[in-house]
Amino acid sequence: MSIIVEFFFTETFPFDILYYCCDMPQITIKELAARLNLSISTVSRALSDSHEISKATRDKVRALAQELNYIPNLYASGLRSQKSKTIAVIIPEILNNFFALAIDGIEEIAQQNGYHVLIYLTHDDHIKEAAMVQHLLNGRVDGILMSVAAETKDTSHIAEFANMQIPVVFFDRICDDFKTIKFVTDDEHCGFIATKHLAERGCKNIAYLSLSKNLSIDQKRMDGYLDACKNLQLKTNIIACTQKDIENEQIISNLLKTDKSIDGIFASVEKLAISTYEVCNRLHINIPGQLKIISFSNLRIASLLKPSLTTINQPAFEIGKQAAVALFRALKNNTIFTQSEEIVVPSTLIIRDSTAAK
Amino acid sequence: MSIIVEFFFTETFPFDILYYCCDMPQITIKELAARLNLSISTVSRALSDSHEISKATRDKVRALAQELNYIPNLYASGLRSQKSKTIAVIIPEILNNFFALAIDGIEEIAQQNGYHVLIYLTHDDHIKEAAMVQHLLNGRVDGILMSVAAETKDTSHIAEFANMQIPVVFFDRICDDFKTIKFVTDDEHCGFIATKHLAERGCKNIAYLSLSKNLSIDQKRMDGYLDACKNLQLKTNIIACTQKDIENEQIISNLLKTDKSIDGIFASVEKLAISTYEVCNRLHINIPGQLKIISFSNLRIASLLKPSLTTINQPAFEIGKQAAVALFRALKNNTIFTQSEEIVVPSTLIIRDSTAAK
DNA sequence: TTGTACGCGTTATCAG
DNA sequence: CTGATAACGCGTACAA
Repeated sequence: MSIIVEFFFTETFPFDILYYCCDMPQITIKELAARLNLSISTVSRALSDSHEISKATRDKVRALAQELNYIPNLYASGLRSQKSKTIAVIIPEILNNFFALAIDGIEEIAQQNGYHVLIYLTHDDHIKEAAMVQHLLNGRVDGILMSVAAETKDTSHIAEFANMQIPVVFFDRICDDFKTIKFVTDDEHCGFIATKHLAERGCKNIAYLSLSKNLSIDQKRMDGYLDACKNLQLKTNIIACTQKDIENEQIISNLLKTDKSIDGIFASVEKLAISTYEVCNRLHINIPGQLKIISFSNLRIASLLKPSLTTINQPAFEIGKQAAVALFRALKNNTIFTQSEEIVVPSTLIIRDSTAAK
Repeated sequence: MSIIVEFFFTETFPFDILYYCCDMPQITIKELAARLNLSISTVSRALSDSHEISKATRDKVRALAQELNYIPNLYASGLRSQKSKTIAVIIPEILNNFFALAIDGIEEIAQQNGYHVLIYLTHDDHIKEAAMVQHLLNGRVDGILMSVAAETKDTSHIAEFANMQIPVVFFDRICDDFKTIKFVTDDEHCGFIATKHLAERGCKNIAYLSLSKNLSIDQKRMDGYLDACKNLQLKTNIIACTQKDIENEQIISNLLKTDKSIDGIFASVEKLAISTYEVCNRLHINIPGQLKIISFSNLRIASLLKPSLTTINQPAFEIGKQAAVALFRALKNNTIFTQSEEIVVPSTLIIRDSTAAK
């Protein structure tokens, strides 16, 4: 179906290709210098706003650059200055409102700073993550924003960034071993609040759906859950889920079929709440009548679900934005972070029908 | 709150910073050559699998490269070979399941090909889009995947890519003027089907919620709608919406309050369906009793809404993937696309409760 | 099969 | 204030 014209291997060149072939020469600093009868270095300095250039030549150069649509070659300047005007964002997945929102925030700040954004999706695979990190160790990027993969336990690959003087900022799924600035929400506190909320609405047997024991956020949310259960003298029930929706539905289905006394579900991440909804639909379990559900989530349409879902709403856009701001501050000062520091941006409990009292 | 250690401005250097300062030298081809008593070019050739190198030295070089964790400097090779191993994805927004899915597909293919992915979000702003495109005209990327902004009417900025010999693939929101390969779904046909479905479920007065007249997909979906209305002898009612949710809710609210005879809504994009749900909740309009709704959408949880939403489900992941595959084929062959070609990946109608017959 | 030498477009260090 | 010149790391025509 698709038509690809192969320049080098076809015999006949269509007419319009000939047009494209005589493409305009890239406008370089050299070209500008030639046209203005100036030296290359003068032009370079004029464009980089050097103080040691007369206003007259400066304006002349900039005018021509503008006119000819000069764009500096990032590879040349990157090679020379060891700066790439590019940052990398490494995240587990993009089909997740939290990360989509975070990227939105990050991209906005990057644009303001004239930076480019590279995206890498680990799909929670430690091997992939390590490989991606490897490829960024060579001056490819000036800085990194990262949310570690659920699988990642050994974080030695990340430590290399410090050696390479590349600043790293973690957000959401952080890595305790690596000393840097980290942006998170108040996971433990919210874990506590969520559990307490379920209890207040009458739940006696609350199950916590966990995504991965390696995950910083999961651990903290779980700690909050455990703490609340202890306080309220409720029994605890931690269910280990996986990365696969189908498996999770099986796990949740088994759980609810086996233990009929479970009257509350605390989903550590959005997709587990959704799987729970699916299972309840299938098993004809009434929410919130028989089972109440609460979840960490950034679902825009939580209020439109049947029933509307009570959520702990994370400030994802804000976290992305702030993490990016911190990174650019470091880049501007030519520094890396050498101290662990957690910035906590609080989440909000939004009570809806999935936890309504009977 | 945040602690940034500034290398150049602080008086005291913590001990661990000193450690970081004496950072290891970047491992370059030169370094490998020195250690192996070989010339730089030999090493270069060995690493690029040249035929004119003995297996012995080839293996020796690769072994050391592996051991020292050599990673080629992309800026140097990019400068030299005018190839960047990087593609750009330009899309209107990321808070949209269609684009998130598409990126997922694109990233997968890019990874398989050893390419990096730059993300640019236009937020449907023509000025921003043109600026981004400008910055990509200088060999920054080897190829481009693009979904044009709703605002974009004048597409001259895009034409420059052809001059620069950079292959471009459009997906979803395409640009008719520019000759290249384009991946879309069967928008017009689905527009027809969706309208017909509403009519079959008893709707007599169907309003079409349009996002932008400039948008290729919107035009086609609308054409399908108009065609179906004509066929079925229904009156037409096209409502121009905007990029802002709040404004859209106002528009829809006014519409439903003013014209009580409207019994069907065809939302051209997901977010307009969601706004309609919000408005119906507020105005206590029963779906599907008083109003039936259908929408183009990639919402994973359409089935969990109250009521579940009838959708035209686009193969977003597949479109992203195929578009990327086509781009890499062009890159591999060192070609650009010079013919317009539309590849249609069909969507699926999924009937749910929001269009149930009374 | 291997080595030498040059250049990609910039920036930075010298002189003038 | 401006100009020549050397690097940055790599690829490749040419020579050996």
